[in-house]
Amino acid sequence: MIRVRFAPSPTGYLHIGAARSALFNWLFARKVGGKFLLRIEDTDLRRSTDESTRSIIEGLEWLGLDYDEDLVFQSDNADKHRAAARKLVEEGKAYRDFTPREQREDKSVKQGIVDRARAHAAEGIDHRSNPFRDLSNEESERRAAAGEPFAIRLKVAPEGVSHFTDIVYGEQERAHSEIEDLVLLRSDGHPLYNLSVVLDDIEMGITDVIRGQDHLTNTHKQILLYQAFGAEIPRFAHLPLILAPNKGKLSKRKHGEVVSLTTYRDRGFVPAAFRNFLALLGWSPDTTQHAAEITVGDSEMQPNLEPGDEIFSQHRLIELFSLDRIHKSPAVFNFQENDPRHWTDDKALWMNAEYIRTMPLAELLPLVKAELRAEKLWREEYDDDESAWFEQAVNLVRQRFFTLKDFSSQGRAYFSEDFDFDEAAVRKNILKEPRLKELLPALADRMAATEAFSAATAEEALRAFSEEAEVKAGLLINGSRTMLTGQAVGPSMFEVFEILGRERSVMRLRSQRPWHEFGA
RNA sequence: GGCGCAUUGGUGUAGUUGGUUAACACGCUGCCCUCUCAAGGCAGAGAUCACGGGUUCGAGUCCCGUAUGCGCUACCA
Repeated sequence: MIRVRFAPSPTGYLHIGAARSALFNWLFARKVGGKFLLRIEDTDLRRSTDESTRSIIEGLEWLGLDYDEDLVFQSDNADKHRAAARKLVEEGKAYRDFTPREQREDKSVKQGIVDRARAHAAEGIDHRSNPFRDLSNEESERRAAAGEPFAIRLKVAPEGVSHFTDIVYGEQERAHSEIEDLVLLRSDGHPLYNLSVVLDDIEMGITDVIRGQDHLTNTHKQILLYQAFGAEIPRFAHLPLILAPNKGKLSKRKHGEVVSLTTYRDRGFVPAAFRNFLALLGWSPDTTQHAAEITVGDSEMQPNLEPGDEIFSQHRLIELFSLDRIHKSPAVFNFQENDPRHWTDDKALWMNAEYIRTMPLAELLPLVKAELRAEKLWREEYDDDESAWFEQAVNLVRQRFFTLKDFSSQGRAYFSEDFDFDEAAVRKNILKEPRLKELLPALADRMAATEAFSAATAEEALRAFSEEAEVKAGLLINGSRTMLTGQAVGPSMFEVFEILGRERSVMRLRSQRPWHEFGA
């Protein structure tokens, strides 16, 4: 049984890179019929927050990544981690290091590392030079019993090579001489990352560790720990990082909300669309694969991929997913800061629009409902007497929307009388032609007088009126669009008449608001 | 400083065991459609496959080197 896990540390919002790791773990588990587990790595208590934990859980839920079994909090296992470290000391696989803890210096961590490495190289100090490494057992016990503080370090063999095969990056080798005697337990008794992950992964029975490439070199240390504990070593698959447009690290401090998963929820992304986009960042399906080779459980076989196919349903994504199609090179998340039109990756925006206009209406309606609710535009009738109308309206306007937010902003006039006029639209479609001040109310009279009221009769009435009044139909059409929707752009105008109905159409055509609000 | 990983148009990617004009998606430009804007259709610009050497009849594909970027090198995760 395959068991994988997503193990974020709750030190902020859910980063999209982390979300992608979760997605890949989840896709893999669902593909092979394994378990997908969630563990919160909250050992750094100073930085961990409940709020962050909540945002992680909410984020996964939003993306539709359901986890099996109970949520694990790493901090709950701290005692076990301490005991395991002590056991390694007893077995002679780790040792107590009585070196006083270094004080943090002013310079950056990175700089400190470099400086120390240089100094050590100059003085001929290597990773095995710790004076406490070979302290006698009695001496070590005695000093510990006397209350002298100590950290516990793994005793890494001086000779030898650590080796593993990464599913993504292939053969990995690292000489032991390159690996320091890593600290397992701080002198204050706090278990450190490498110890905790390994122990928790063993306890949770993780068979495949799928995580960010930043852990690729750490893996060697972790393998040493698996060996020290006599545990079976899982398979590893490291994921390429997601970079900022300048190919640097994608971070909150530098890039703000674009990197937070919740931003996409809050700005009107369809979960399936964002999931689809994320899946294609660092992975691509095998386009040469034959349908017969793609089977999941008893699901039906799907036809081969067409070139250009990039829109995949959840089911399809699971079908197509495989770890060996994950890329090695990092992907750039392409967005332009300070440009509202390109606030996030263009392709993500495109994909969201694609989903909004093509996804099954039944799946879109609840999302629109949630958006309208949040903006106080929802009416219970939409679920009831007016459900047919609501479906039609959504279906009409969704064709040119990019996010769910558009339903409550650009699309506001379809659901409420309380909508704003876009100033540019008013100037272009209404104020530019003074005669419209009389023409539009006159058109309203015509609309009020048709026998039935539909797109067809509205068109007939409008075109007849335009001939009589000797103005271009386009003038009336565009003017009507802005009168009825407040916008300069939108669906075919006659469809809009029909959707809004006679009463509202006539009323809005007679409105004097544009002249009052923007007239000279 | 050491070690590791990566490098195909602006971005995401395809490119079977090396073999004719490097493919697709997003974005961009133009045209068509048209009541606007999208969508859609058509056409197009944009890559000497990081660079330099090899191996070969032939290399994006194999080998070596260089550069650049990133990661790890913490009593961070």
